[in-house]
Amino acid sequence: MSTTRERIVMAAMELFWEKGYHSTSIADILGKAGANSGSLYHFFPAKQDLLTAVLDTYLEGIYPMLLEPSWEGVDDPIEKIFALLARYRQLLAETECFYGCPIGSLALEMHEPDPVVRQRLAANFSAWSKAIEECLDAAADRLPADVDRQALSQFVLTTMEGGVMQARTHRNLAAFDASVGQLRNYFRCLIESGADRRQE
Amino acid sequence: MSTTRERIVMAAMELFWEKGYHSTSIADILGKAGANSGSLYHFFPAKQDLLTAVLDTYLEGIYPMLLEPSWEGVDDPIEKIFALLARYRQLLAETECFYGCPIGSLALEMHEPDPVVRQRLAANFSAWSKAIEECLDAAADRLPADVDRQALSQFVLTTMEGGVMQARTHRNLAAFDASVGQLRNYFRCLIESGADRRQE
DNA sequence: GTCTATATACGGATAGAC
DNA sequence: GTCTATCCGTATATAGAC
Repeated sequence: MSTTRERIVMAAMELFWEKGYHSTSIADILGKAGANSGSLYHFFPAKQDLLTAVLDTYLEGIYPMLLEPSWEGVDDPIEKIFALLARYRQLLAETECFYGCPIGSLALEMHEPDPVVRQRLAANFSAWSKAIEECLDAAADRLPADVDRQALSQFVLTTMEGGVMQARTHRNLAAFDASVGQLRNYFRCLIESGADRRQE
Repeated sequence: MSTTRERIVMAAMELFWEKGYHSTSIADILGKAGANSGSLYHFFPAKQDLLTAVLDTYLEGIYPMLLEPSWEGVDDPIEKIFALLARYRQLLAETECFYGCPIGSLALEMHEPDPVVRQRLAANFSAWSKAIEECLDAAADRLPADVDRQALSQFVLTTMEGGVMQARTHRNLAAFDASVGQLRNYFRCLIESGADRRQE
């Protein structure tokens, strides 16, 4: 069972992902949700309010829907980072490089976002990189002491988003794999250099 | 002097950058270009043809408009890479993190691009990372022999795009600077490890 | 809260004279 | 090649009964 409101939000979430915000019409959403115009506007006075609800849903779901499934059976905090990247890869692979990161797509589609929207996009990015930062903190003993773990966590997000963008554009995974591979190499380098210093 | 056609393409280029493709109307373009509907449709049968012309213009301009200005007075090939990234930073800084990479924005805005459009987006990315790859080739003697220079060049593009995306979304440069800083650190690590091997 | 019908504006694109 | 006027579909949003 699900409420009408929930069906509308879920339909909007999928369509914004698939087609983007501007290319998704209210009629599309109503059709997919099996709802009527009156119901939608009862809950959401304007299309943008639906977008904010979708972004709130992504933020609420980041652990149960994204991180926890990615980390099932993975204990090592560094491996959690690459397991998350592997999940994005899998999504790309399953959809012939069509589906990427919904937040990233919306972030670049909305050129002049209302502050209400921009703040929620930013909150999603912050939550994602914060989760990575916690992995890095848990692995701090293997990393050089002077590494900026917040900066590194943002770099991991950068790697994902930049890799996804190129994969979607080229319709193949090469640039995504190349980017993740280089990030892996960087981590190897950081870990070795952390080890070197501890030996000194 | 400029032809009507050129004025239309330039107006479209700026508006697609500023507002995105869908949010730019033909009327916007006509107003900015000081042209009439009849002229525009004389040159471009449909809006999408204007987009392909814009993307072709970006591709043609990549050296004269982007790379050469960024590399003025910079000889070291590794420093050329970071000079290019600095140019994107400057653009963000000058526009309060509003203007990013026009190709990246269009790439994520067009969810189901016509093949004609997608191919041109991909060609722009390829040309950009190819230019980086040539810098890496020129610095090959300082890098480890086993580094995949094509993969690394795509990683540089990933860093730029991912950093720009976060900067625009947060409306501040922190994540861009963090990403470029981590990339710099990675290069340092590669160069040191290249040097190590040569000493062996 | 849900339904149908519809207002209203704006979009891309066209017609046809000059 | 350029001009004005306009067609026509689709978009968001609303009205008002149930």
